[in-house]
Amino acid sequence: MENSQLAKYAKALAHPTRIEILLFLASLESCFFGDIHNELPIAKATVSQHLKELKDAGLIQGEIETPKVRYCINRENWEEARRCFESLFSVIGEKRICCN
Amino acid sequence: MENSQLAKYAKALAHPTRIEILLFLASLESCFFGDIHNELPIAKATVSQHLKELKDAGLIQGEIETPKVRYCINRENWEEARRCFESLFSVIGEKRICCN
DNA sequence: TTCGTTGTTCGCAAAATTACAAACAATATT
DNA sequence: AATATTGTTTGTAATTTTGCGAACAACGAA
Repeated sequence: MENSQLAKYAKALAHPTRIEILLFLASLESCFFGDIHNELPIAKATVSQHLKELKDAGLIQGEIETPKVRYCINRENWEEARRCFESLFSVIGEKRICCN
Repeated sequence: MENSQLAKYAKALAHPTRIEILLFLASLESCFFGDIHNELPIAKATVSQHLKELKDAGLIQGEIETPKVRYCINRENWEEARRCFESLFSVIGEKRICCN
């Protein structure tokens, strides 16, 4: 398990707005920047920043459809993230003993 | 799904050192502060801080066994965290369509 | 009482995160 | 060319995170 990779994914998920964005992206086929911005009560610059972080983490991708930008979840990396977390939870979930 | 709760757990996992700590805790029955500190190449003040964050997030618990402090994973909350992430991944993993 | 051991807390500094408005870039449309 | 639309980037400010050494607290042992 790549600790730092997992930490990177966790960091991307460590903000309610970014989770909202991911859930919103998952609920639609069509997902332009403007649609995302409309869902959220924050400035577009901030939305753009959150999208950048999600993109940098690899969880989403965006492609230009001039003059709009279509965003969607990066399924491949999302799967990897899922496996990372699953691995963590299975490693830790299986052990017993200790104090509780 | 509580977005902010999930974000809180994700934040706790958003640092390699904290993941290391969790994995270390999961691998032992006996887990004093000193044992954790020994595993890590960082100052004890920093270790203590990371432990505090994990504790504040509810993922671990610590009890004093004078003069030491025994730490362990909080299984109950850990389970809840697992369910949070599982829910996220299942909500997002199941949708199709979109651009990839 | 005076040490020694074990961790936490405090004070500080550097870096990163979050949020916004304003400026900007790229492309259509008039 | 001038304008409008869509997002990104820049600049700025406030807050949080990360990390450390030093001081501190609690307790047992000498």
